Amino acid sequence: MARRTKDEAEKTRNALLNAAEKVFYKHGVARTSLEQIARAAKVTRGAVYWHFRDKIEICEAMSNRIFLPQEDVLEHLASNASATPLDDLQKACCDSLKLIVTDKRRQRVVSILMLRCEYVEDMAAIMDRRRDCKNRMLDRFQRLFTQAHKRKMLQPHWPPQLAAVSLQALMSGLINRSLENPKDFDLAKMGPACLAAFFKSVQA
Amino acid sequence: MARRTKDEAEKTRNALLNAAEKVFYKHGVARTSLEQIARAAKVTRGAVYWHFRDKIEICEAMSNRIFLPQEDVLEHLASNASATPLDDLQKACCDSLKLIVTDKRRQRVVSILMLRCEYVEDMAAIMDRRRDCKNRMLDRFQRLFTQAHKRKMLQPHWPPQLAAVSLQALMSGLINRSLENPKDFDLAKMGPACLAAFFKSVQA
DNA sequence: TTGCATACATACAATCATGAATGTATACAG
DNA sequence: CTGTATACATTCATGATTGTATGTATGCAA
Repeated sequence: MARRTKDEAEKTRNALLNAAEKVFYKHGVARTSLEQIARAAKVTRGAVYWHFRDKIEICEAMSNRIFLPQEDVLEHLASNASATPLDDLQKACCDSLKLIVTDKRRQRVVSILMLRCEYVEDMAAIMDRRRDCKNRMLDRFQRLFTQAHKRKMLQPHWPPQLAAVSLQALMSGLINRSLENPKDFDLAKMGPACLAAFFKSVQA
Repeated sequence: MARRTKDEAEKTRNALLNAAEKVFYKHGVARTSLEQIARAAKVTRGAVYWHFRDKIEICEAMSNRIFLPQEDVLEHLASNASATPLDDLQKACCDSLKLIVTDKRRQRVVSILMLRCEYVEDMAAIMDRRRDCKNRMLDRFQRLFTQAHKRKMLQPHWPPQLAAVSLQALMSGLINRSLENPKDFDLAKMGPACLAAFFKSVQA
């Protein structure tokens, strides 16, 4: 029990976050004690309190390790003003869904944030971050649909705002359903299929 | 104090459930103690334990007071095999959204179930019920879309299953967003608008 | 080599929350 | 009119969790 090098400290920090993911996933955020996290990481609560102020900070760090990449996908998508905004958007959405299917860590964390977390009081901060993330996503969507609209690529009964809101709701609903029904809902198949049908309906 | 009449007992039971709604909404399910619920209902924990075995039973009773009506809407919809299945479906979905907007109790409870509840361990039973409910809803949707499909009322790129899954995801996503962003998302307007556009896209 | 900051482990006090046990007054059946 | 089940209130024992305080060994800088 002695001071470790900075690298090792970073390793224990990561071990703690990995442990938190597992325990949060199994028992939910509210019901896991810091002791459980510490044990799962093979350290004591001392280490936990050294690296994090409290459970919320762990939760934030855990979600920060994950959510930004997803946001990055959308940034990347919005950066290049392409001639085929709808195709780009569809592809980006599909990729985003695929990431959740293939990346087990992301899947666990998203599942924690959607089904194993209570957004109340101090935890509301985490929700704020999710909300911001979603809003920025929605903005990107809307901008792209507006581009498409200007180029007469959108069906007239799909104003850009409606399309953006619907797409986001569709995505979030699909993810939600796949996390609620991991056994009998195949997001890898249904997700892209639904998106394809949606985009086919949307474009002129 | 003393034994109350059966009517009064029923009243305290309802008072407990009302109190549970409020406290769950404010503090989340996991972090509210039975004492808090009792205090909010102006009784003691004795009354709580008399009417319910534990917190989960309270939660179940609370959700049972609410969710079945919504399901009823859909049952009602499916009962009459109409000549306009898509219009019926759209109307039923709109009505369902409107109920969440107008009925504050339903809104609170749904908000608790979606954002203030951790579906883990013993609470998984509540999730099972939600899942069943959603699956039955999906079945109804799919049956109606199949009817529409047989009558050539569906666009060819919308197979009934895809349409059903998408509609359910859309609904759930819209509700979710309105509960996450109660301030700057107007479900009463956006919900019907999105549904209208969706149904216009789906039908031939 | 000393000394300090680091990276934890350990110990402690205080605070709930739970479930069960027990008390109690009264509505109602007979 | 009496006894019993009811509808709670009160009390108690126990355990769990938290934050903090303190201990401690060591990496590293000077």
